[in-house]
Amino acid sequence: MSVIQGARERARTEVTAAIKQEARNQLAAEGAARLSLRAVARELGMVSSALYRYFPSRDELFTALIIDAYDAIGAAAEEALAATAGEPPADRWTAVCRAARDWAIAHPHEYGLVYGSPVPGYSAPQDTVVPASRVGLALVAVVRDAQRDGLLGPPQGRPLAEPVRTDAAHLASELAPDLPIPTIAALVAAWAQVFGIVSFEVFGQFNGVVEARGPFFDQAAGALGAQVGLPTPAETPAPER
Amino acid sequence: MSVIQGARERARTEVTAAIKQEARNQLAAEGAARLSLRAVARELGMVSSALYRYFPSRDELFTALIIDAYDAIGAAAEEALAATAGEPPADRWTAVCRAARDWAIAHPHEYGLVYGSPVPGYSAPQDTVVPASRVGLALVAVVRDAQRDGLLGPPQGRPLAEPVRTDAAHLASELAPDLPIPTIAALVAAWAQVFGIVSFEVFGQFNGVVEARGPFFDQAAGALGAQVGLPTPAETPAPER
DNA sequence: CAAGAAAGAGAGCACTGCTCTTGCTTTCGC
DNA sequence: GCGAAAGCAAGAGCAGTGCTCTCTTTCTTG
Repeated sequence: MSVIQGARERARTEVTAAIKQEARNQLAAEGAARLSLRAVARELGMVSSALYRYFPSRDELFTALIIDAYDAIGAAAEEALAATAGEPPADRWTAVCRAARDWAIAHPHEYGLVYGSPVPGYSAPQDTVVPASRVGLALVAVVRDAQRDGLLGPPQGRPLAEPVRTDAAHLASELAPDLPIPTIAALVAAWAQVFGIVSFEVFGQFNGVVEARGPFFDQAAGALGAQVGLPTPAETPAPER
Repeated sequence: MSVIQGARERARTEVTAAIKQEARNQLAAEGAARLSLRAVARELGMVSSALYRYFPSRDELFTALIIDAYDAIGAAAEEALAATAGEPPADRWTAVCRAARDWAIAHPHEYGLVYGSPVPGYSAPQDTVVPASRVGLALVAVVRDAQRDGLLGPPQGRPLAEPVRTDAAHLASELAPDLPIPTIAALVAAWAQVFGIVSFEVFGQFNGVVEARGPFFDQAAGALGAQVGLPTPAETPAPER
């Protein structure tokens, strides 16, 4: 990837970015279903057919937006991870969860693009799997750091059923050989559960049910951290608060 | 609602049902985004404008499908609730969760309609709130029955933050005055978390991560039940009396 | 039985995603 | 430096969409 590039190539990346940005605007304003290539082109002062030089189809544009959204929410989580280095693991866990949730609240339609029902025919190609895992990996990092510092307890819950253990062992060997298998299983469950709460909040399922959504989320995220084995602040040997 | 009705009215309900059924077929085949009123009409041998006698707009058709989907998944949950009456609460909890999850796996696009990103502009009108709550109420019923039978323990987790307690108290007075406030809060969280796992499974987030999805789900659902305060089978006291 | 309501048919509008052809501009091999 | 090749934008056009309007047919009801 050369930093310097010809005028043509530079223009291309700029136009590509402009298209995506305008698409994001329309996404936020109208929702994914009403996002129109022609409207994007119109807003950019170009003709609709010209847009196909940059994205071969509407679904490809969506895919690009999906990857960007995964990267954005993943970056938010990683930022919280880095910003809390050295703090008690339970606090870090909550901070990472909270960062993902705050991003989702701020970008509901983009969030829906990635964690809602898959919109295009059935895309989600291979390009999305790495960005899609960033939030999960940030959560893993919190737990690994806790383990490294001797602050990780056993996860709550009953002993693992055999097939679950097999899956978790497979995962462990791939991304965290230093963590106990039951911890990995609990981590995956907690990962999905965090997004369950975020999705309910973003998609309106909590309307009329939960009003204090921030505190509710923090409470639930904290409980999930405890479930994974992170010591609650009270039992953390470190000072603080 | 009169049971007997004129031929015209009967035809109307039949055509309405046929339209929804064909729409569901297309939904399953092509996804919500590609569902076309004209294609539905074509398949039914009618002209597209005639369809507007039954649904004033595409979004209204969607709303009808959404309500039906909420009712279907709610009915599945309630059926599991009734079928397990008398069994240990933890088993009932898992059964209800599992029923909702199995329905979702069997009807992924309909599930996406209700628990994915809201598709139409921003509908989800008042008509949907009662059907939408059926699964949640089935979970509440499991816990209430456990409480009635003296089988409900305290929920796991830290003491409730004040705003969370306020919300939970409000909810309790509405739908389960006999349950402790912390239990209600844990219940709401567990409710959202169950759907987090279901959504991840249905929407493909577990691809390449979790393979044994049934056992994984049962394990996670069981853990959530324990979190709410349902005794795990081991600690269930023999049916007293 | 006749007046009224309800239902279907068809044409048409504005819009969509996408393709193809036509010119123009930038890049690159010689 | 120049001609060929590639990249780019524009315009017309196609098939399809949601939705409206008008007109005709069918059923319900006083």
